Amino acid sequence: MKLPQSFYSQDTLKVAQNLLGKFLARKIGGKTIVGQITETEAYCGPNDLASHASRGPLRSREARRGKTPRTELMFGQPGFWYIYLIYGMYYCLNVVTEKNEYPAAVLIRGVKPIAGLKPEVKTDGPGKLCRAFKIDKTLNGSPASGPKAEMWIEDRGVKINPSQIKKAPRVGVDYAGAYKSRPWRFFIQ
DNA sequence: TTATCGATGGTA
DNA sequence: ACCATCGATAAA
Repeated sequence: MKLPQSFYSQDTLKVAQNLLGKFLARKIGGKTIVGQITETEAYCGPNDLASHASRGPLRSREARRGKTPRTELMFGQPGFWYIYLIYGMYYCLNVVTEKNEYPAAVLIRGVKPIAGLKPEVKTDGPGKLCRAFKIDKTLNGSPASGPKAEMWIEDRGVKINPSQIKKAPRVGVDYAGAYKSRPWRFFIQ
């Protein structure tokens, strides 16, 4: 079943772990691409210095909160896709979590190819996964649940034992001070 | 095997 | 100037 919006309105660390083993599905051009989620990262609220929603002193009060044109989706309703361009050439896929006005999201870093992909296509990194699923900013802000979602996440009944979930610091956030070593990256196998 | 580095463009 | 990345290349 397609995960409902209520799934995403929980604590971000919980959502990030509960997404492991679920299935990312994208309908495009009459076919559906599917991958099983193997790796996620949690970005938790306005105080998380690794998050786009936390930025240094900026001019406007809104910007000081981290709310900018790019990041405002993170401050919105849970269960919507937040997609941004990184390093000028790759996209990263996140799903917004928790409450409206509370900036938090889960970055989907890797999936295992299940359907609609050639076997040689790599999906084991946030940029590679977006390339394989043809994800770009046209999906930014679109819903991850509901009947009109073009991309969503399904529960197919796979249970992940909590002891199988590995934790590690998040990738590429050395600038994040005390938050750089938080074990908010989750993966299986 | 690990380490380093360039590509590339939006963001602030 | 800085990056929530990747792939090529070099060193070991």
